[in-house]
Amino acid sequence: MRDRRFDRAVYRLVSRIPPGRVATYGQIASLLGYPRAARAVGSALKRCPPDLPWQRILNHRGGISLRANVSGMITQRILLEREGVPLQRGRVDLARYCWAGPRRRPAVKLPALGKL
DNA sequence: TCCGTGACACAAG
DNA sequence: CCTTGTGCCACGG
Repeated sequence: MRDRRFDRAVYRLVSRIPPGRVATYGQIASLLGYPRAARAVGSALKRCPPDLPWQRILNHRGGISLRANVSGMITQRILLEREGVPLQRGRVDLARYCWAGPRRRPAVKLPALGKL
C-alpha cells in the first residue's frame, strides 16, 4: 500500500474528460471497476495534482460537493462556466453535460454491417 | 497493522 | 426539499 494506485487511476481517468463535459464521483469509481468507491474518488481529488481538471467532477445530483469550502465552490463554478458548463439552481444538467466515458477504439475490426 | 477519516451514494422518514 | 443512518473503501497517521 502507500503507492496510491487507486488515486493515480482516478487522475488518469479524470484527465481524459474533455472540457465542457462532467462526470460524477460514482461514475469515475464505476469506470475504474470499483462501483462502490465513490467516496475514495473524492478523497483522491482532494489530493490531486494541480493540473488536473478536478472541476469536472460533481456529485450524483450534478452539484458541487466541496464541503464547507466556499472559495473552492466558487472556483469550481467559475471554471465550469468558463468551459461552457452552466449551473442552474446549483446544479449542472447531467443528462446534457455528462461525459460518456473513455472512448475505446475497437480492438478488432467489426464484421460488416451488411445492408443498411 | 489497525483505525479514523471523508470533494460519495442511496434509502427511509 | 431536507434530515438522518448505513454501507463503502483507499489513504494516511
